[in-house]
Parts: sequence; structure tokens; C-alpha cells
Amino acid sequence: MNSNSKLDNRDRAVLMKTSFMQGLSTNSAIRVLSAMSVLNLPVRHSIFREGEKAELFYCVLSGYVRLYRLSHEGREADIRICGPGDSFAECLLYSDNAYAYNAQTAEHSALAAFDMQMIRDIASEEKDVAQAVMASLSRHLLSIIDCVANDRLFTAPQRVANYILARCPVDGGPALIRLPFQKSLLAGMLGLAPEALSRAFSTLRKSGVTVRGRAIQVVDVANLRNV
Amino acid sequence: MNSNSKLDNRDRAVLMKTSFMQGLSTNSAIRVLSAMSVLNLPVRHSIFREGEKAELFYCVLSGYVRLYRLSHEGREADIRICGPGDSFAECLLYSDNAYAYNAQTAEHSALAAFDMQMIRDIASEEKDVAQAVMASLSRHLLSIIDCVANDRLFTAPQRVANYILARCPVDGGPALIRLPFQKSLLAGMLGLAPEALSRAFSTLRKSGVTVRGRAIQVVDVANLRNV
DNA sequence: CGGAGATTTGAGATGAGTCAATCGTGGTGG
DNA sequence: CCACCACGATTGACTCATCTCAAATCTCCG
Repeated sequence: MNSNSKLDNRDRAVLMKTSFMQGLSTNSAIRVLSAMSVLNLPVRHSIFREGEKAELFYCVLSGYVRLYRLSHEGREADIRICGPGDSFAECLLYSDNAYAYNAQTAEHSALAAFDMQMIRDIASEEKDVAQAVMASLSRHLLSIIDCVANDRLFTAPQRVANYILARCPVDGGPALIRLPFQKSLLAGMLGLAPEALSRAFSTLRKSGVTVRGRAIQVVDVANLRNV
Repeated sequence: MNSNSKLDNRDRAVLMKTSFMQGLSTNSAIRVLSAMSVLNLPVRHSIFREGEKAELFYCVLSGYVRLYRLSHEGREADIRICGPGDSFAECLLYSDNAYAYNAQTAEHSALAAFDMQMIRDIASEEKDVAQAVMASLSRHLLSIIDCVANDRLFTAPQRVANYILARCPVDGGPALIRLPFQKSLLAGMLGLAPEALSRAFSTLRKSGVTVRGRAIQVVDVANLRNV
């Protein structure tokens, strides 16, 4: 199950477009790749648990990964959903050495796993690698700031509308988008119970949002912005 | 009001203990200091607004700074409260060039303001500066992850108990701590309305927490952990 | 000591979670 | 190709947490 494998062409293409690896010099890219190996994991497979010693960080090549925390009573709260191109746990490169949350695959997924110590060493020698780390950290910080602000400012239907709008290619008129994953994942991502997401969708029906399976149809994007 | 001034001894001591500046070589520290100036700002003074072009990032030397976002209808949500030693807006060093939130002083405060472009240049030449930036970003990312997880997993009294426990010097028995700022700031920090914080404190009374002004008394720290 | 601002308290409204039952759907195997 | 099964999604009923508004009280600063 937990098979290590060579980097195939598709994975390589995704990896090089990652915010972490894009823009690296050839030399740096080669060095970074030598600190990496590929994992192919089945659905719902634990990648690491909170508190474990952190020796690897990851980039998602395909599939989706759920980062979450547990409460004492066993309730789960999602912190971030990572899709192709996203990296996670790089925040531990220059900080604590224990993972701060649990990570598990939400689908069958391919991951690039980087050896932290090796990347630390490379980053201290290659400026562009250090810069890539900083860019990646900055991006995450900004996206999680959005998450806090959304949680605190908006209701469930508003957060769902925001999510839809952020993925609509157009500024006005009709749009049709497809969820890249199950609704229960989206619910966790928005900090909602699945039932709450469902109700949010049905609230949005009167704003011109129709949901059928993973397909979401918006009558008028401009109108949805008023929610 | 917005007076620039020289770095006095107390400010200098705080600045050098910042996660951003501690551990820098003498040479790097000198270069970084040359990219910095000190601001003395009165209470409730806007430092920057969301969307403005970002040319400076900051370290708090004394006082407190509130980072927050506004909803369309004008409601405010705090994202982070920064105290002495904390830095903010460094996440824009290698990312967007517009501030992602509003910042205002919550008290009369002294700030160190760093020129982003100059720090970027220095970081590309001095490894230890780049490393300091990464360490600072990592720390923030981890702390805001805690914030999301707390919001999503815990109720108001639990979040307040967590806050108190994190500041108790002892593991068990009685403890006495002092809030470093107004309760309304703490409320925003925990994602609560001031009324909700007040009610949370009164809920915690039966767990041995007594509040008088800014003084918080805990009968038995070990017991509070059960909340 | 006075007064502005902060905090507390009460009452009511609302958003979201939980539990349970039902519905739909996609995948599997006959 | 169809029937069935398992799991995800939806809906309803209810509970609980937190917000809002308003009034009363407290506290700290000048």
C-alpha cells in the first residue's frame, strides 16, 4: 500500500509547478529532488499524527489530503485541505520538530515527501531554495488568515458563496463549476458539519445556485456576490 | 502624533529579543537595523489598511496592535493581537504587495518599521536573515493554526481556560495572572464578543477562576485543565 | 470626585451542531 | 443490463452556543 515509487512524468509536471518548486534554478531543483521520494497512498490513509517527530514535509501531486486536529473527546476539526500543488508541514522546517496536526489522505493520492534536514541544508546554501520556502510559508499564512477571517465574519451560506465565487471563471452572468472532491470535505474546509453545508446550499437556491452531485450551477455570478 | 524617533535602550532590548532579530550575526543585525525606523503611535491609531500597498512590516516594541478584517457591513473580526516582540505583515515579503488586513494600535505603542524591499535585499545576501524570516513565518503559521483549531474545536469557556492555562507558570495548585490588556481585546483574540467573554469567565467561576479587573486567580490549575 | 469608557447582566434571536431517519447515487456483482 | 448495496447527502426536530441590543454597574484616569 505504502509504496515508494519513481517520479512519473505527470507527477513531475505537477511538482515543478508547485509554489515551492517553481522558479528554482536547475541546480537547486536537482538538489531538492534528491531529498525527495514519492508515496502512493490509498484513501483515508494516515500520513502522520499530531505530536510525532517531524522528519518529512510533503507536496500533494494528485488526490487530496486533510489536515486536522482532534479534541480530547475525539471530535475532529479540519485545518486545511491540500490539493495538487499544495505543500504541508513545511512550517516545521524552522520551528518545533513535532507535527502540529494529523494528516490523512481524503482520496487515493500521490505525495512527494521531502527530508526536512536535507532541505534545511540545501536552503542554507541555495538562496533560491530559501526564497521558495519563504514564498510557500507566506502563501499559507495568507490563506489561513483568510480562513480565520471567513470563520469569524461570515455565516455558512456566505462562506459557501465565497467558495463558489472564488472558483467562478467569470465576473458576471451564468457559471458552471465542479467540486473537485466530496461535499463532506468541503464542509470540513469551511468549518461546517456536512448537514450545515447541505442547508447552506439549499439557502443559496434562492440566490440562483443549483447543486447536482458535484456540479454547481450559478444563474448569475454578479447576483451571488450580494449574499 | 506619528513621530519618528531614535531607538532607545529599552526598545533596542526588546527588538533584539524578537524572534525575528534574535540570533542574527552582528553584521546582519546592523544591516537590518539600517532598514528600520521607530514609530511612536497613540492609542487606536491606524497603522495600515487592508488593500494598501505594502512597503513596511513591523515589530511591536511596546503596547499592543490589533490586526483585523472588516465585513461589507462594517463588522470587525480580529485576526491576531500582537504584543511586544511580535512582528506582523512580514508574510508580504515574498507574496502579494497589498496588506491583507487592517492594523491599529490598541494602546499607545512603539513599533519598529522595516522597509520590505531593503529586508528582501539583505535576506538574499545574508543567510541568517533569510533564516530569521523563515523562523518568524513558521511561528506565525503555527500560532494561527492553533487559532483555527481552537475556534473550531472549543467553546468559549474552554478557549478562555486554554488562554489562562497557557499563561500559568505552574502545573498545579493555585495561580495568579494578570491580563496584559483590556478584556475586549482578549475577547477579539479568542473570536468572541466582549459579552461572551464575560459570560465565559462567569461560567469558569465554578471551576475555581476568579476575575477582578485584570487580575485572574485560579484555585487549582490542574483542576482547570479538566474543562 | 466625576465621568467616560469598559464590563457585566438580562432577554431574545439566530446560527450551527447533533441525532435520526430518509433519500440518491455510484459501484459491484449476478 | 439490471438489481442491490453501501455510503454520501439531505431533511427534520431539537438543543445549545453565541450574538445582539439594551440597561445597569463598575473602574480607572484625570
